[in-house]
Amino acid sequence: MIRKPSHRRRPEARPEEILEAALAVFVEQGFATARVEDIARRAGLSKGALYLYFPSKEAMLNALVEQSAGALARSVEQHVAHSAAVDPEAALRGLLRILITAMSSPKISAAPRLMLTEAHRFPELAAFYREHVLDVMRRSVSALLAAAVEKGVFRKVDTDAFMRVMIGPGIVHMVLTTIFELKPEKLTDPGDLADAIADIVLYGLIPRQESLPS
Amino acid sequence: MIRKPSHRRRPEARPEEILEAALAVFVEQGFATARVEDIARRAGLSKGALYLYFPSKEAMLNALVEQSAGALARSVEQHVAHSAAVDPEAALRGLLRILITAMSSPKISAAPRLMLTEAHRFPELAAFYREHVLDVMRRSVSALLAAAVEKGVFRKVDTDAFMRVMIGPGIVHMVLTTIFELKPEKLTDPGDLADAIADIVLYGLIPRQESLPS
Amino acid sequence: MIRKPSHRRRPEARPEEILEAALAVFVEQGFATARVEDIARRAGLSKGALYLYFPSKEAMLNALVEQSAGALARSVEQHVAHSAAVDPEAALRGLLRILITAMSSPKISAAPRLMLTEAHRFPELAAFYREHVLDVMRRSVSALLAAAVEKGVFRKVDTDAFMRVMIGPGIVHMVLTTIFELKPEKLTDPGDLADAIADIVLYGLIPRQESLPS
Amino acid sequence: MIRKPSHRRRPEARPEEILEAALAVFVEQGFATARVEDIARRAGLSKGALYLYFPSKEAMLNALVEQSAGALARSVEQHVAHSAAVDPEAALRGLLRILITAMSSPKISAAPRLMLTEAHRFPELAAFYREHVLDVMRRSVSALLAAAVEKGVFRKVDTDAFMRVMIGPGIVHMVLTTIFELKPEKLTDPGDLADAIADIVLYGLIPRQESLPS
DNA sequence: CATGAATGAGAGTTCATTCAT
DNA sequence: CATGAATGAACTCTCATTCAT
Repeated sequence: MIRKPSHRRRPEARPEEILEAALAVFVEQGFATARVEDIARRAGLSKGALYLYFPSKEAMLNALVEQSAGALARSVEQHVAHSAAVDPEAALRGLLRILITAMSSPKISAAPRLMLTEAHRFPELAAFYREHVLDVMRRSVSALLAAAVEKGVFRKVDTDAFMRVMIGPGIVHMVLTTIFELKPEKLTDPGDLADAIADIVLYGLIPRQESLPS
Repeated sequence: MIRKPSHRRRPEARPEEILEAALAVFVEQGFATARVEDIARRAGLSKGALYLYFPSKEAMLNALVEQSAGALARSVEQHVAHSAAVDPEAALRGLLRILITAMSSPKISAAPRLMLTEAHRFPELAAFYREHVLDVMRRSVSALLAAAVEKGVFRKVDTDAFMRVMIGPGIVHMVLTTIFELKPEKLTDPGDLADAIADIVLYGLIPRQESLPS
Repeated sequence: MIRKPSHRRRPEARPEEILEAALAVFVEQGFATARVEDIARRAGLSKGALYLYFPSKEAMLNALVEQSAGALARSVEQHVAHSAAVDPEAALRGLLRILITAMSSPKISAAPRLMLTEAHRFPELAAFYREHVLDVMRRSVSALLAAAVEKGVFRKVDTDAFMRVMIGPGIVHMVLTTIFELKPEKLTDPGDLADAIADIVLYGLIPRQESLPS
Repeated sequence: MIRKPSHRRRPEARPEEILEAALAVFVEQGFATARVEDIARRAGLSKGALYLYFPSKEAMLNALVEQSAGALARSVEQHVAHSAAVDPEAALRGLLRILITAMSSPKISAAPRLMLTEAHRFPELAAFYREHVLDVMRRSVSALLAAAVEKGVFRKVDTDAFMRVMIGPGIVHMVLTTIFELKPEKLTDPGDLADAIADIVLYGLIPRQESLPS
């Protein structure tokens, strides 16, 4: 019946701050294990204050994903749209650079990582992510391939296989470096690593009988 | 939803039954969300009985990973050991088939999936997995590459990039199909998909000028 | 469900408005369940503003009861004082009319209803109510009976039994109609119902061997 | 992660014990204010153990009312069924004795008291109570009146008024004694009080001209 | 005077773990 | 070995109350 609170000022952009804190805590501990109080503390607020902005812990997760989803996908989409028709090879290199670089940044990869671990338990959220991120990605990658094939610059390969080859290295890179802390030996620069991957994908492992002119 | 298996098969193999049940429940619900009672029910035992075999929920997770980890890695290791020196190209194709096929099977991919979602919260377990699975895998993949390069069959590419290209498609395939239910359009057979991926990796996207296999 | 009365009538009569709102909310939800915010909204004020007028939620309850208590009791008191000596039978009829009518009005019966549900948890408030309402009522009813007996108009019956017979029907009427929504079948007019009750109380159920003159 | 419980035996009739405790606590504190832990302590159990028997606090309230409701109503029903046709006057006296006596017993009146305070917030529970208690009561009282009128022993009075006169004194008696601790002055024995009330109701306040029982 | 963001003490509920049987 | 009733710590969410503005 007796309370002795001590109050604080009130910045404007509280929701963003909270989501930022929530993302960090969710990624670190997993949604189920994360305590609302941890998020609050990290956001510099009291537990109860969070509920002025979000009706539940799950709502934070939803808002979080809805907010951060798409940023990466959109950048991929734009990149492909701008470069695929011009120079497919450069487009592919650029795409791999974008992906590997993003996956190398703990901050940017946080949301995808979260989806990786939580999607299964939140089917609606997974559906949202699939629609706004994966499908966008898939379309862009397909478009890149189609454009390149059209121009005769790439061989006509299977789209699903192609997507797995394009997306896979980034995911694995993230898993290895972020979760298992298995860093690359030489190519610690994401750009270099992306280039090395692009080199494999573009030219294959089998040596070419280079232009034997004479 | 309710199981009452009053039949008790193999009373000696209890631990395995329990771990099997635990794996299923953990993968389905995540470690934090999974209830010990669910595992017990699924194993046809009472809650308390589990504690006769494992001292804690976390111990089940450990036992689980320690048990299932390595099976896939060992099979990869053997495959590479047997075939890399003989025919690197076939070895690579086989490796991709093994991985994609494994990732296509919910049962086999269960343990890796579990690590994907839980590794971050259990550093010791992650270390174990890294040592017994990832490192084994990495060594095998490196060995394959080295052998092939040695023979002049593959170009000399960066090992880390190569590993990401080899492992990545399988992981992505698992994520897309299991978590997001995004199935491939045409190549629904894991073997075919693996071949299509191998084709890209081996020969690259850039068409070769010479008469070469598709 | 949402009120935004930016019009501020009678800024001086705030306390009354608040108490009115509080009474409504308390009666509807019960004291414990009622939220201060609901009262504020209903009073067209912010939550914090209430605390400019009342130091606590409980203080509102106290003020409320102290304010509304006695109105009914005083009217009963006056009625009896004016009519008991003149015409006890009419006085009793009038008393029942007052009570049944009051209990039929949700607004007037609100305070008594509130006491009915909350008295037990607020002993001091209950004491206040007993003193200012119940005792007044009891004295009036006793006085009516005494006057009537004195005049030889009523039989000399037990005071406590008499009070229970006089007050009881009103309470039951309120409980049945307000809480359980069990309305009377025929006598839906409070006055008529009061008369029917008075008829029973005055003349009893056993038929009289009517005026056997000659 | 660490627990050090200390366990107990397990009597058979736990649910009943819990409901008994819950009734006591609910009546004392009101449903909203009552703490589950208080119920648990009173039942000699831990908080969590209650949830082995009831899925929620509200479920306890429901079970409680469904269990205790009807006992009194059924006894009233039986009494009337057995005696109304034989001797309506005695039946009415008996009915009042049953009601006043029940209302005088804190244990028996607990459930009705609870409904009095909580019915408004739990409409479904109120409906259940109305159907299983109030309607039964109403039918019995009506039947008594009808039988007596039929035999020419009672005057034909309004049913609703009659019910309010019959039930009212008991309720008021309970409210006055239990909640406000206003005890009767002389007739402290419930039976005597009931008789005095019956006397008023049967013979009325207006003296009879003939030689009649006091 | 008034606002409403903020606090923080709980309350209901869950569940890993234990132990009497 | 097995059971499942019981424990109690921990968690999410609520809300009376306060105070900077």
